[in-house]
Amino acid sequence: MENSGSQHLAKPSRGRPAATLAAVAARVGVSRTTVSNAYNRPDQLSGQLRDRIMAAAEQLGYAGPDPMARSLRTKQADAVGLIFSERLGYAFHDPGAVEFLHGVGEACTERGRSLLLIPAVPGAGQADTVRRAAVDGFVVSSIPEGDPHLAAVLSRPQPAVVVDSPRTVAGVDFVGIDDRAAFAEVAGHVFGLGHRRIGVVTVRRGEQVAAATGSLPARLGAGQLQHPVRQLRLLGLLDAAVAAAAAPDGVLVTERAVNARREGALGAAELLATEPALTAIMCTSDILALGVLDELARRGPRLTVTGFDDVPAAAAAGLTTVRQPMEEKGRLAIQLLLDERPRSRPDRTLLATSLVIRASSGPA
Amino acid sequence: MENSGSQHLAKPSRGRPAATLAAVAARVGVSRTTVSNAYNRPDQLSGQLRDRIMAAAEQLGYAGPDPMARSLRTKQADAVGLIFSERLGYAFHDPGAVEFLHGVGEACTERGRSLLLIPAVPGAGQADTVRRAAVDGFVVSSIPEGDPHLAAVLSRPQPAVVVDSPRTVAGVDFVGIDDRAAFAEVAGHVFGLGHRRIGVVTVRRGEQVAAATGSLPARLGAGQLQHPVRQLRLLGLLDAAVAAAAAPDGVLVTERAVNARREGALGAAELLATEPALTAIMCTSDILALGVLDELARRGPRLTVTGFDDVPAAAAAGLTTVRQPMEEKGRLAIQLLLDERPRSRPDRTLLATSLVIRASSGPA
DNA sequence: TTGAAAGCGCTAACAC
DNA sequence: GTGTTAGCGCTTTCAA
Repeated sequence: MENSGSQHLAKPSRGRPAATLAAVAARVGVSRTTVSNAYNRPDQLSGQLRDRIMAAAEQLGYAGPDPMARSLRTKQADAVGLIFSERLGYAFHDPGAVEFLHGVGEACTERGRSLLLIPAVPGAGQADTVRRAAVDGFVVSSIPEGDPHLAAVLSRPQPAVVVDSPRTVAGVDFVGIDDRAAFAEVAGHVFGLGHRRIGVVTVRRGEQVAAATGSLPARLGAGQLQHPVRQLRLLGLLDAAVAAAAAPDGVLVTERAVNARREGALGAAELLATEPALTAIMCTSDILALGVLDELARRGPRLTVTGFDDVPAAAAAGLTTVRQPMEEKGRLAIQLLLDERPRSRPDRTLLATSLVIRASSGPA
Repeated sequence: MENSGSQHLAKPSRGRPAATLAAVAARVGVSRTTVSNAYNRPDQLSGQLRDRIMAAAEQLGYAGPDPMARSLRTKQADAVGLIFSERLGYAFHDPGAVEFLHGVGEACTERGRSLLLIPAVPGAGQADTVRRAAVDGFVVSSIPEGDPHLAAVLSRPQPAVVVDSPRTVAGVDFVGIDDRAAFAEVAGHVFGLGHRRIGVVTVRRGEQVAAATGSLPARLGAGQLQHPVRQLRLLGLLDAAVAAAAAPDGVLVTERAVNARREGALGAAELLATEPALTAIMCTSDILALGVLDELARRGPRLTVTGFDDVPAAAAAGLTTVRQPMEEKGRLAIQLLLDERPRSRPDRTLLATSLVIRASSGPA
């Protein structure tokens, strides 16, 4: 392990021990301090001396102060850790997540920080990756309540910001949306159009349980603790049903294990198999909704379909949905994490959402 | 700077100096080695002692060995650096890049490494981020020839892998495709359909020059050194023209500064303004091609359009394109970087591409 | 401007 | 199974 990579002949510098700051100092005939200053406080030495030092560094193949040693000394890693509940690669396939990453990435770039993507694989439970991350702080995004990775983050002395989920973590900043109100808003729209036999496709990730289908009241109970976001949206739906004086039993909910287009199609099939008289299908993400549209296009009937997020593809598909500022969420998370300002208690920000009505929703 | 973040009351542990391994050892009454072993070689102590140590750690709020100190000692960062030519956020908006990241991410996850995204902002020239990155190796993807970030990577003792561009870096592994042959293949298809008045929309990023339009021979000269990929594709086009006994002067090339859908539309407009008799437009990316289709749909004429990459949206749009295994590229880059195996010289892999013919191309 | 001294927190040999 | 010793490479007072 120790000389991992030593068989790479790729790097010429492999083999010869990497030059150190001390070596450069010796070569130039100055102290280590001076060389350190040449890199970190160029104004502390004469330009001429600096040039000599840099020349020597170049000759010796010295690439500048070792980042690890430097970090150990300064207690600064110049990087931010971002923790996802899913495998690293998954994050890149979810358009909503991509938007969020975009915001995080830009905000980091602006502050000269790098972004460390930390794979938080559900099964393995290796909070090790968190323990070993050399970062100045963590952004924890959309992980289930009680996830061990969060515990690992909290045990570390660096600050953290939670996004979307879990909803409440003592003493930690939070950024999210009002999921309950937002979903109630689309649902109100759907009820307002006269729909009463409504299907819902939602996601319940990270659990090995099979997909489950049932009435809204029945499904509201399940997964309550682990998935506050899903729960809140279903509650919003319930709110809207109550407001519309509609029977919650008329709402059929199916849960999918993965947020994927294909799963949306399967969900639609499942719902229609259970209750062929549905006139509307609401989804907790645009991706699912697009899948529902796929399935409906295949079958023929033209039901009302709604999504959530307003990803770019939603506009193209004419999907009625809820827009949430994913990119802004990312920016804000980094801002909260890195920009210090005096304050006495953790920040809790709910960003505004808005209902976007398009062609996919219409009268019952 | 030093106590950056100390105003966060977010973390209870802030303020009280973070516990160290030594403190835990003192508490339990064992040596530091033993505590270190408890974390890194659990089989080296009795389970009972380990439990006592962990309990003490918990009490003291010790989150495990400090990653920076650990890395300094072990020379392992447990992370891989990924360098992009564009701003961090940009990477997430390019579907091809997303596929690539997906592959890189998965491969890292499998090996228990984190992924450090390193923003290589063109203008600022701050190779500093590279110098300060605590990683075990670098993947350098699609950056211009002569980019200072690459020089920074090469000066560091860690191994590196280059993807796509620059084409040749002495002593460093390379992963890419045969851009010339691949583009010659689509071009051959287009010429084969009888097209002779052909437009090309390509990208020349990172330069502050205005968009330029001109005949293929004229444009072939420009940006030659900095953008080998673009150059190779244009050469492939030339190859195909020669093979089809078509006059290269009939090919009109326009360059855009950004790889974006809107730029494709603008490119199409520019081409048609210059040469209204075009019957086909070839693009160096699907994104550009989709923009071209947008513009064409707006105007009415139905030209042959081709893309490059075969991103998911290409299939939906019926776009004829060249499929390249972006995800595989990412996986392979990590494999080359991390999986040691004996070999005497740098690896150079060109992955296979394939022409995907869809509805967007047809007879002239 | 420059240098000397001190130590960041940890792990790897090697002894016991 | 556990401890002792010796740094990893750097930055930072503080004094010259």
